Amino acid sequence: MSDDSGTGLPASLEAAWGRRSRTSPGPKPGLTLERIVETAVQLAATEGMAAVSMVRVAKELGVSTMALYRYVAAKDELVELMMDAGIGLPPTSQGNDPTGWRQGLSRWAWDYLSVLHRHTWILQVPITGPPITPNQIAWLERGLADLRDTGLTESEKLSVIMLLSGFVRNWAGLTVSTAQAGRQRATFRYGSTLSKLVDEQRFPAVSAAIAGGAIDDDQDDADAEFTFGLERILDGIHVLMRKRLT
Amino acid sequence: MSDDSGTGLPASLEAAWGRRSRTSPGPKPGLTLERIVETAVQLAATEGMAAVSMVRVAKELGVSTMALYRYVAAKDELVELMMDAGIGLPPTSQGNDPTGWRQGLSRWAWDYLSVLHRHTWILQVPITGPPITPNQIAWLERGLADLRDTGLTESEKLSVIMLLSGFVRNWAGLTVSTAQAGRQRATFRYGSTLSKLVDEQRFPAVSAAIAGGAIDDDQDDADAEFTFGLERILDGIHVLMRKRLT
DNA sequence: TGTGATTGCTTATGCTATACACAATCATGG
DNA sequence: CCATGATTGTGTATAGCATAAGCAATCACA
Repeated sequence: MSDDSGTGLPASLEAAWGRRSRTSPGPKPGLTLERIVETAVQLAATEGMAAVSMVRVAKELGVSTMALYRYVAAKDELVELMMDAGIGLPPTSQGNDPTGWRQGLSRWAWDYLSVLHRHTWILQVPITGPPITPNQIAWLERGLADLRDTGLTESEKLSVIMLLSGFVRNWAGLTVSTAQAGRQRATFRYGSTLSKLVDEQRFPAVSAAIAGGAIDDDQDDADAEFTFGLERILDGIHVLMRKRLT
Repeated sequence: MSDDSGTGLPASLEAAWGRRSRTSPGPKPGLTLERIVETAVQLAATEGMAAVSMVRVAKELGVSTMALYRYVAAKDELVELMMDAGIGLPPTSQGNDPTGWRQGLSRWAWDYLSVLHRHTWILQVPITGPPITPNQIAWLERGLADLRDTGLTESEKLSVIMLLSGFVRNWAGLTVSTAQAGRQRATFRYGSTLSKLVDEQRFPAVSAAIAGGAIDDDQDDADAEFTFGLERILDGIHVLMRKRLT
């Protein structure tokens, strides 16, 4: 379980990249990283991230807790692998290939959002670094590919994808956590709560927003709000590309 | 410690809004919420969020652990109050009042970034809901105020601020965690690590980005990257406003 | 004056991650 | 063919965590 194949990455992560195929002495492993991760993901999906403890995952596998540490150096690594599995490979544009970067990125964003909504537990995992696992890189690949013919610099392309992915994750996190908070305490309604706290004198702009119905309790127009942010970002990118072309 | 003044919020949060001034029997409280939060923030600042446990905070205050629970119903509430204290009031534009929404929002973003860089522990706290504490609302107020004369709907203004705050937080989180990861294992360099893992065949666009120097190991141009994302967003908002005006 | 609410404390419960030592396994070097 | 040493799974142990429950001291108000 030493971590050197030149990458400086933990062994479990290198395994995820398929770079560990050693034949070694000792008993045959009864588990596989894949099976462990799969079980943990299943658990997170059904009972939430809070239920994912090493003890619990091991119990689910019918194995002692410490057995897991033969495959993973720390829980953080397992979580990282869970993330990668949860995100999965980006869907390939099926048939009707989107033409143009804008359609491509828009599709990318909606696909990503869809994944986060399907696996909301992913949003409970704090981001601890730049994308480094295979599936995350695959998503990055698809996003960068959409920008292939745009004339942006490589650095700009990367920044664009980071900007977009940050937006999607952020927005998904906010809506999901708000929805969960609402379910938890039936009485909590953001808009009406805020209106009770906010003083017209001290917070005139926020008061105006409340009065204008901007802070709504129900979330029927959630998709519309997502679209709004997405279109703003795409517009901003469009402006840059026009500047670049002239 | 019952939670009803009509808002449905925990008592400690209502206290933060200054809505609890009861005179009650029983011994005078030896602590104050403020002092507890202050101590916890100090601890987070010097030793990181991981060091903030109820046991530790109590020890720091020279008090039994359970004493804290007379002021806070759960650790989550303390954390929420810590966040509010850490974010603080937004700096008031001093003297040279920014003219125009664009300058205003740009300033807002840089100010917010500055706060997050000063209190990086804030980035370790997952967002659990929409902004509800006084200082968070104050930041929202300042942002909305900058959009006062733009002709956007209230709902759009709010979306804009959410978009912007999400971007800043996201970007700060990524850079800080990357920097910390780099400090942790001296050998870890994102760019070179990625180049070892990424296969030209399978990930051509990512390979091109690496080859193009987009994924750089050092972070000298961090500010430039932040500016890039910020300008893209502001451009996008500008486009919307032009559409709205015509 | 005394009643009941409130504070802070002690103690206890059931979790968590993970360090360590050990027995069983098995590919490989002699 | 056999011994060596690496590797696996296990049981046990430690140090930490949030927080529930009960108890003694305090003090505003009826």
